[in-house]
Amino acid sequence: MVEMMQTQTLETQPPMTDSRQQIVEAAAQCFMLKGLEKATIDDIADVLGATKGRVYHHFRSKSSIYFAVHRQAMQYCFDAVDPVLAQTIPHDEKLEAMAVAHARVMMDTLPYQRSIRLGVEIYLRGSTTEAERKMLEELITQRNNYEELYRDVLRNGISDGTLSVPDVKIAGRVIMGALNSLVDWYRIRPDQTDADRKLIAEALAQTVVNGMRA
Amino acid sequence: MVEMMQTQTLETQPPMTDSRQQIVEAAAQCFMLKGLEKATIDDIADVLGATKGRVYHHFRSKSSIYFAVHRQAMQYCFDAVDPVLAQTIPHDEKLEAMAVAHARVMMDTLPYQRSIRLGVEIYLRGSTTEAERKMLEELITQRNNYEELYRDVLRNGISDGTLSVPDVKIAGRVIMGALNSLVDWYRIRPDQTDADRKLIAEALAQTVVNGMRA
DNA sequence: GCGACAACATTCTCAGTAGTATGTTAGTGT
DNA sequence: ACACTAACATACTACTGAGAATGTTGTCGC
Repeated sequence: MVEMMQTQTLETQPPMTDSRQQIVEAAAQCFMLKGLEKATIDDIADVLGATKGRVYHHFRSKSSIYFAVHRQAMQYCFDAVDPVLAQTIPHDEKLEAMAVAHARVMMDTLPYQRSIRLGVEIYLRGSTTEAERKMLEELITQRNNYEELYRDVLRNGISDGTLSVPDVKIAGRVIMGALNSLVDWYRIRPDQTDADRKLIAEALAQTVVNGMRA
Repeated sequence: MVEMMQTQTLETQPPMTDSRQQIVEAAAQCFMLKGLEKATIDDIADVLGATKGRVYHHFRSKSSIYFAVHRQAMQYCFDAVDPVLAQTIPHDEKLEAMAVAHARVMMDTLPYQRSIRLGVEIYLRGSTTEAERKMLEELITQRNNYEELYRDVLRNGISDGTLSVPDVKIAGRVIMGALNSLVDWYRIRPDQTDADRKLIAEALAQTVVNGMRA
């Protein structure tokens, strides 16, 4: 039994001022539109109607901006599922509710979520400095913690007979894989209402979780 | 009812000689290891114990190499599911068998499959030449054809009552998302036998398809 | 009203990389 | 033996982008 993972707000290194937040937001936009490598610092500055100087004043390097984006993306995920975790409902229902919440946050914070998909491996190889390695390791740990939340619910559900899967680890992968694939195929359309997103999220969650019910 | 999609071998543009094939193989390796952008032509040449000249003799540009890798990756997928499609078995079993085959090919041709995930969007933006646009469009069409194979089986299964999902399109996304996520988390280990891969493929396929059975 | 510092803008350097131009060599048909 | 070409290697160019160095402006304590 894993002890209650209280999702503390990620608060290492520099404080998130409004200026920094703006840059992170612009960066997420750029990363999504042009890709991690092709998006330049100048691009990010352009979005803000500023120049390189402003960006480099707040961030040491391009990679540190990416890490900030990644961190924010993870935070959004944690914040979305936290209220669901607090509920006391059957584990199969909880799993589905978590899946819905995750799917929703994928759509609602698309630029961030797309950015993190682009860059994880890129920085896994070319992490030069020690600081970068540290950052990456922390983010990977956070991601693992997040996925562990789902595996926990799975194990609990199996224990009390509401859930059933061939392999918990693989079931976790299936959930994450299916839900995260949203960032690949979901496109924001102007004529799309909040209700539309809800439908997508629920259909996705149902399709995934149905197969895991006992 | 979609007419029988006879997966013709992709045979536009230049013939796949042995020399070209070697370069494509080396490129897939490099793309997986260093990422699409960071992998240089020199890197690819190094793997072959050669120089840029050899590569540029056979391929006009870096992007054309990527397209060749992508094309090959798709071909592997088609070749893997084709025999399953030919079988006459219940549609739920067929869907699971297809999923197993797809999962297997993901593991068996990992460098290729990772490469294609990396680059689709990258070349969606920066496609300068008309030839590139054409290539991309063809590959995207092929990918859609491939996914349509799964949706077809889903629809057939729903018709005869062996399968049931809230939404065929989304169910297709779930299948692809869950199976393709293999390229993110599957790592080749030396002590891993063919049987191990089989187990992974079957567990994955079961977990995904179980939820779609009527 | 002045020094000090934060928040930028501007300009420059330097490394890396796609693609090109120009050899070089081994084969092949005649 | 000769012309021609495929299959490379080598040397070079042109460009791009990250990050640093330096300059400018506001603002706040005192």
